[in-house]
Amino acid sequence: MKKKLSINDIAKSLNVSVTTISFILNGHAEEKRISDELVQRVQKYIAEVGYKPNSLARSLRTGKSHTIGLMVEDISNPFFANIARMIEDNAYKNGYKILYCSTDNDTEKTKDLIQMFQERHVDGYIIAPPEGVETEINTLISSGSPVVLFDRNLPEVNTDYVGIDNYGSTYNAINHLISRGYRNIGFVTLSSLQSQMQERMQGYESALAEHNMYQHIKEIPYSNEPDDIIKHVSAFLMRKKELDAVLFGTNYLAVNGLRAIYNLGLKIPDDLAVIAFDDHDVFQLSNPSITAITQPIKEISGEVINLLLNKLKSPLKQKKVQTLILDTTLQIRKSLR
Amino acid sequence: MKKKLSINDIAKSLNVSVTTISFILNGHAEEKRISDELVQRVQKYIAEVGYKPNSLARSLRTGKSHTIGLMVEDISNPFFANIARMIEDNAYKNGYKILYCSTDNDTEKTKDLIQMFQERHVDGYIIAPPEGVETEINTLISSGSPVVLFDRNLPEVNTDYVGIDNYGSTYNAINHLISRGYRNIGFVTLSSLQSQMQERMQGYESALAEHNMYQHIKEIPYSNEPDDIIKHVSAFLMRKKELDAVLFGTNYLAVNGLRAIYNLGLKIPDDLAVIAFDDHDVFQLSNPSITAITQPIKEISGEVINLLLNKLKSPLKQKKVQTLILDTTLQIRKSLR
DNA sequence: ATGAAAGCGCTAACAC
DNA sequence: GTGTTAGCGCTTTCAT
Repeated sequence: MKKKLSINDIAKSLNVSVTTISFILNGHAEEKRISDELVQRVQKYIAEVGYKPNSLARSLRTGKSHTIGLMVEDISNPFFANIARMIEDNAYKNGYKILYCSTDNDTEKTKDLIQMFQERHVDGYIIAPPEGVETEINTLISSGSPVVLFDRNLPEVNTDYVGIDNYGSTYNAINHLISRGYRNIGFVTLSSLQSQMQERMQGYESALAEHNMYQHIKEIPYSNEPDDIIKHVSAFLMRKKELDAVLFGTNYLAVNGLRAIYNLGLKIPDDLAVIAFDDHDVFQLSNPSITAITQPIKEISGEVINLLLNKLKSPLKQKKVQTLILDTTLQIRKSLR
Repeated sequence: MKKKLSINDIAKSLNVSVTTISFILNGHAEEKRISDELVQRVQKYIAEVGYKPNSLARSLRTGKSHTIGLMVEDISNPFFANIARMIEDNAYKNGYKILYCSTDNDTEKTKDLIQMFQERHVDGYIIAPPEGVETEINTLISSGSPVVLFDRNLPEVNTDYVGIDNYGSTYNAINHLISRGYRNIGFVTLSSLQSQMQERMQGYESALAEHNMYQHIKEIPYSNEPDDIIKHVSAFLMRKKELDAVLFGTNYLAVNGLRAIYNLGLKIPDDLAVIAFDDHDVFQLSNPSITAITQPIKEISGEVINLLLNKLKSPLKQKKVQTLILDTTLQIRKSLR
C-alpha cells in the first residue's frame, strides 16, 4: 500500500516548482511559455511514476466536481435505464461521471436527493422531476447550477427541457384506433399531475371529443409493485366490459396491463385492442405483438446531454432557455385489427 | 446566488471556535464534553441558516468520499438495471452515493474506468468484471479499497464474491429438457472466458455427457447490436435443423434468439423448445411464455451491498473472504412441451 | 470544555 | 519562464 504521490513530491523529485507542474498539467504550458524541454521531462516523469492529481483537492479548489447528477423515476425502468446508458457514454467521453438516483416519483424523497447532490457539488443536473419540486429546482438554478429537465416539464421552472409531443402522440394513436373502427376506447394512466401524463390524457380526450365518443379513464396511483397495477387494471376491465380498445399511458402500465388482460383470459386484438405508450422488448416479442408509441430515446438522451454540456462549458453566457419537443412514432403491430 | 456558508462563518456568528462546531457536527460533543446548552445553540443555528458542510473539503481531509463505484456490463440490461436499483436504495440508506459505469465487457475500457473511479477516490467497488482485469483489481485491493465482485468471479482475485450456481442451473435445465424427451439440445452462449459463462457451459456439457448426447454449442461474440445476435442465432438454427430445444446463456441472447426464431417462422415449443438464462418481462409475457432460469436478484444485490458496507465499516478487520453462491429457480413456462 | 493552528492536494494570482 | 504562497473548507492534534 504505497503512499500516493502528490504534486509536491513530483516537484521535489524534479527540482521544479509545483506551479510549473500544475501549469503543465492544466495545459497552461504554452501560455506560460514553459520550455518544451521541461514540459517533456515533466510529462515523462509523471507517466513513469503514474502520478494522478487528486481530483478531490482539485474540486475543492476549483469548485468543479466534474460530476453530473442524474435523477429519474426509476433506474430499473427500461426507458430510464436506456437513457442512463446513453447519457453515461456521452458524459464519460467529456470527462464527466454520473451520480444517479431514483426518485420513485416521490416529492419528499426527491427534495432530499436534490440536497444530497447539491452537497456533493455536482456540476449539473439531469432530472425527470416528480410534481412539487419546482422551488427546489429553481433554487438550484438561481444558485448557478445548470439543470436540464426531461420527460416531464415543470412550467414554473425556467430551464432547458427535452420532451416529446405527448398530446399529439396519444391524439394520433386514438385517431388511429377510431379509424380502425374502435368505438369504446379506454385510457389507463397514472394518477399524476406530471405534465407528460396530463398531456397524454388531453390528447386522448381531444380525439374522443372530436368523434363524440365517451371517455373511459382509469387513473392508477404510482407503485413499484406490479400486483397493484395488475389489480387496478383488472378491476377496470371487469367494470368496463364494453371496451374494445385500451391505451396505456406508460410502458410499465402496459406491461402489467398485459398481465391483467391475459389473466382475465381476454384475447388481443379480438376482445381488446391495445396500444402502449413507450416501447419495450415485451411489445415486440409478445404474441400478438403490441402496437406502441415509441419515443426517440437516442435523440432524447443526445439532446439532454448536449444541452447540459453546453451550459457546463459556457456558464456565463445566459443563453435563451431551450425547449425541445421531439416526435414519437406509432409503431403499428398486431395488437389491433 | 448567495455565498455558501462555511464552518468559519458559523463559528464567527456564534462566537465559538470552528473546532467546537466541527466536534458537534461529527458527534464528538459528548466525548469532548461540550455543554448541552452550546450544542443546542449551535444545532439550532445551523438548522436555521441551513448550513451544510462541504463534503469535498471533508473528503479531502478524511480521505473518504462516501461514494461507491458500480461497474456492470451494461446498465441498460434489465438484470443489471434491477441490481443497480436495489443497490442504490441500500447505499443511499447508508449515506453512500453511487457512481456507475458500463464496461461493455471491454477489458481496456474497464481498466480506464477503474482508474477513473480510483482518481475519484470512491470508497468501495462493486464490479461485474470482464476478463483480464485481475491485475487492476488486485492493485485496488492491495491499496486498501474494498471490492465486491458479482455475477462473474475472477479466481485470481481474492475478494468477496456473490454469484449463483451456474453449473447446477444449466445442468438441471438440460436434465429437465431431457426428461421431457428432448434429444437434440443446443446451447447459445457468449464467446467468453468469463467464469459464469464457462460454468453454464459445463453444466450443459455434463448433463448431455451423462446421457451420451451430442453437443450443439454456438458461441456468439459480445455485441450491443441486437442484429448481430439475431444473425448468429439464425445461422445456427438454420444449420442445425435437427435441434428440438435450445438453451440461451443470457437474457439478451434469449430475447434476440426469440426474434431469430420468430423470423424463421419456427413455432415454440412444437418446432423448438426454449429455455432462457435469467428472467425478463418478455419471457413471462410472450406467447407462449418462456421457461427461464431465474436469478434471485434481490438476494444478490442485498448480499453484495451488505458485504461492501461491512468492509467499509470495519476496514481494519481482515475478515475471511466470503464467496456466496445462491440458488436459481427453473421457472417452468410454456416454451417446452 | 474550548481554541489555535497544521495540513489534506491543488490552483492561480503575484512576484521576480 | 519559474517560484512563492494564499487559500478552498474541513478535521483533529495539541495546548490551555
